[in-house]
Amino acid sequence: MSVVQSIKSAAAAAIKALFDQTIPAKDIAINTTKPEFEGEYTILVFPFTKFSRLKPEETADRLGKYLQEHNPDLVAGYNVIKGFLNIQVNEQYWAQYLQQHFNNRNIGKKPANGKKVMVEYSSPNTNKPLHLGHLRNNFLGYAVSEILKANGYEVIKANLVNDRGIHICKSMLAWQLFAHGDTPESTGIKGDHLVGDYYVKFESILKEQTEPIIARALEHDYKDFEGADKERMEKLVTVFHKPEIQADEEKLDKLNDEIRELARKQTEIMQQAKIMLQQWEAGNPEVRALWATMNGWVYKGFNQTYKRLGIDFDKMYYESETYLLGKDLVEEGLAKGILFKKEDNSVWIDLTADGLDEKLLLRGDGTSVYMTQDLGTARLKYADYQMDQSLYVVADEQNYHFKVLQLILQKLQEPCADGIYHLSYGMVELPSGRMKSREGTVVDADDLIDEMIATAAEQTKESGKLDDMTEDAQGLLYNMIGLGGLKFFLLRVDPKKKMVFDPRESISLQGFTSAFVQYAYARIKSILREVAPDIDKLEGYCHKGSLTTLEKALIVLNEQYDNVLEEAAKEMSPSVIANYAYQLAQTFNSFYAEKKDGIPVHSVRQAETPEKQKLRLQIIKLTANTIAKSMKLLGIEVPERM
RNA sequence: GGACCGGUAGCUCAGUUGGAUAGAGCAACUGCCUUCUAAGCAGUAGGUCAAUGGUUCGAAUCCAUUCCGGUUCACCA
Repeated sequence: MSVVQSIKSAAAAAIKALFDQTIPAKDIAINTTKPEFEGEYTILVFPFTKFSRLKPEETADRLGKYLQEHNPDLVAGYNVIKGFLNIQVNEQYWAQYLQQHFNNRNIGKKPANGKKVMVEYSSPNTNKPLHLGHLRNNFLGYAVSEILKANGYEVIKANLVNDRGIHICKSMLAWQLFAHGDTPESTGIKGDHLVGDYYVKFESILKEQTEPIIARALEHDYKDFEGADKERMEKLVTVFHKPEIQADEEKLDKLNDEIRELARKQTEIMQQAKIMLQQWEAGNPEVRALWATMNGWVYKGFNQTYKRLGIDFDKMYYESETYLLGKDLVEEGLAKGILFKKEDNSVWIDLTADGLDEKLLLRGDGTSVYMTQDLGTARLKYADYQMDQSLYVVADEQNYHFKVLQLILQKLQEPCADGIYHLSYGMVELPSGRMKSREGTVVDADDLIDEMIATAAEQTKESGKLDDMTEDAQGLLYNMIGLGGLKFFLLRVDPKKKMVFDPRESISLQGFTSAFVQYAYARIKSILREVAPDIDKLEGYCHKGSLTTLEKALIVLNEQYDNVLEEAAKEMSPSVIANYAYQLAQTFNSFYAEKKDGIPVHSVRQAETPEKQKLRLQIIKLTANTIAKSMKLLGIEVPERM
């Protein structure tokens, strides 16, 4: 039981005895004590004054006295300031905690709880390499998985690869037209980047072909259009030429987008891409062969990147194998009368009663849409694993989609419905605003990783501390620091919030960074190497006597790891862990550096007494363990030296 | 227009089951390397917690209204 829990239940018992009131221990409000006051934890007594019929100070005083008398092992003293009862935990309590846990490798690890969770994350498209946005997704998915595992869940990490569709055909077509048979091997370009280059090529041709069509249409020449598209374009152009629209910038932008979208559809290259998609769907052997080849290049590239990132999956799903699923569900829904058909044979669900819109599930021609696929995939996943919860790590622009997805599954009474949880995270923006591929501001993941590692290498060399290290060891260290920096930077922010990625700040190794935490760890390891403690002797040691403020502060923080781990799982937020690890490292650094009259207060090597040395060895060993554990949850390694 | 999310120091972020004088990092300024790693430590300065009203012994936190920003409401994925 944690200290906080112990204090709460002791307080609940005290309240029962003193005021004859029954309060559940968990409802007692307790905070960490502000540093300027004596004590470690503070009970808020305001809520008790209702039934104590005493002033807050008086209530706190009685409660404090009772706790001290009846729980001397836990509460050694107290002080009261207004309605705040500051509890001074018995130092023996801390000493015992330290003795029991300082060498415990499984600290914080919860026993299996029998619950199974799938975490779907990464889920890339195969027409482009990974970028900064994917990195936040990947790190989040991985870290949340690790956090859930540490909390006793069985976790299945899943990746649903979007390997088919019009976007892949675009890359394929452009490759066919312009590559002259180039391959990753022949060009030396990483496969995912090569395929991405041809996607970009397609888009530039598309733009070239779109411009004249738009120009003609705006001059009322509609020869590029037919049927419904022609009618629509005529309407759009008429509106476009209205003076009041010309004056309204926002409406004009929107209109321009619509006109462009419609014009793009008419281009020759787009028509070719569509034909290719139809051929793919019909199973045309040549198209399928090219598709398989190019996706193969991409997977090789992705796997390289995943490996560098230290990210893995237990189960791969491919959209080419799942995109036809969901139609069965639609049929069943129709039979049950939950879905309905319109005149054109398209299938819909009416969600207006839930405050949402009508949602299309099958087109008039019987082909499925994104939502239909996701319905089918949700069922497939559940058939595969029967998990209690199914997390989707997907950006918050799809909040509406997942709300609808869950609602539809619930209406269809699918057993997987209630376990669905959209782990929605905010977009990563640059100081200049959103990343836009059209403006070429997308930050490539591989480039970014290279840059981070290069910066780590440069700064390490500058310090000159590790010149005696082998080159291999140095390389590993640069990776640890560079990648750690990237991961920490993206994970330290609450996932729900959008965040700004400032490249300059991200490569920094000072302040609230992984390097800071790693450095604290390396410092501890350095001491442990030098003092070389006899663990057996330490195991048997339980410190008697007083603790300094920072000795105590470190033990108190370490003891909170359990709660922090639970909190991180409850909130599905690795940032809780990142903040904690930083705070722990910061406290250690203060502990390490504090001097009085020019002499270190907490020297381990030259401790005042052998007892103090043992105590401090226990403290720093515990701290190193906790730091390593915390960082591991974030997918970050810690170095022996740096 | 409807729905959802956000607005905390110059910048990036912590802080919400309502609690003490709102905290870090970066940037700026001042100190600290004969003694376990200065990628560090100690300190100074920087705030009408978007605004107004309400609930409360107590509000950055809860409620209402307003302002500002974002996302979404596709027979795209």
